[in-house]
Amino acid sequence: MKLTEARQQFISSWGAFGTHWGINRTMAQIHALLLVSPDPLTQDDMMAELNISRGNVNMNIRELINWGLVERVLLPGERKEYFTAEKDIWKVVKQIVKERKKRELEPMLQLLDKLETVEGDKKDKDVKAFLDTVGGIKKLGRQADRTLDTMIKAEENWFVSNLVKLFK
Amino acid sequence: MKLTEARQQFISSWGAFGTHWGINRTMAQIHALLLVSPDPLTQDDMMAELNISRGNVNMNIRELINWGLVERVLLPGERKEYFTAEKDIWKVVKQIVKERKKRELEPMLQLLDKLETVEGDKKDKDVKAFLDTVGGIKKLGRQADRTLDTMIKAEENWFVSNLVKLFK
DNA sequence: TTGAATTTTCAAAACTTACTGAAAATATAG
DNA sequence: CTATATTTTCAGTAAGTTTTGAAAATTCAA
Repeated sequence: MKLTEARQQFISSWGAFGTHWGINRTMAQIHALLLVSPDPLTQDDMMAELNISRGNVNMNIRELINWGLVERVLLPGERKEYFTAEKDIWKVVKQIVKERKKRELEPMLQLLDKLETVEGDKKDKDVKAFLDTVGGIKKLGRQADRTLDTMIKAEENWFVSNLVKLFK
Repeated sequence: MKLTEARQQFISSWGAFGTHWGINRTMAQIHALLLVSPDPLTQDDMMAELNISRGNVNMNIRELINWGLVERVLLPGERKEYFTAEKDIWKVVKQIVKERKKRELEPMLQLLDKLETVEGDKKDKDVKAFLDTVGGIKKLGRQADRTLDTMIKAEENWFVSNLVKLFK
């Protein structure tokens, strides 16, 4: 397989993969393109490579920057802006975990705390089922929250070597 | 807060939460409803509680069954079918992990293996960047695959007590 | 069998999300 | 400044996804 074809397949699969994780296809493709590009790219480069409009590139790049996955790079003597992605996959994963934890897990735990204060007789089976479900999710959610905090601070080597042993 | 309101909030947030994870809103809501329902429900119950059509309930229930999260229950002497969800959250999480691993992670690893066979001079910086990215993702992906296998086999207590200690 | 109850299917409609492209805003070089 | 290059915005449109609802299929009691 030629590089051009392999790159295309990678970009397109990464896009499809993203859609299973609540990430829009184009944003994932731009990220993939930057991951396999040794040098920073301009918006025009991305428009050309992915066949998408300027507005589309612009909005998705901004979103990738918000996620902390892409950076603006200013090349000396160049008028245009360039963009580059973090290449260390372990750092990328940690960054995504950090953001999703903040955006999704933490608000969910807050909601569950509130829902646990529901009024009603704990002998009533509907109340009981509700509290059991909410309580169960909360317990696992808190555990995940703490575990992810530790992971975010960890080094890849630590993860790969220690965790593997534990899980054996 | 009254139970009715708390249940509604739970169901609606669970639906919103699902959409961030590539799961359709209604499917997540049906799942949430079944989680907080002590007894099995019929399709008509769900239509009434969630204000959705029969076809919609039917298709999403089938999908939840495919995911292994919901079961058909036949009550003796009843013509209608009833449905119930697994209530143990740890089991639910393991089941979801198992399915997503099979549906997403494994095919992705296969693709990466194929992409690594790309032709070309490894001194070429484009080839190198491509191989580095693909190799890096593969390494972490394989690690995740093994770790998740172990998790799927684990008991919740094991997870909660042992893993916490490790991560301290 | 028959027919009433129930479930399943799927084309069309409704809804949601993503994308385009041109205009407005901003930045920079001369 | 002024002119030009570049980036940003966003209303309108396109594309994609979900939902409806009624017809077809299935199930089952009598």
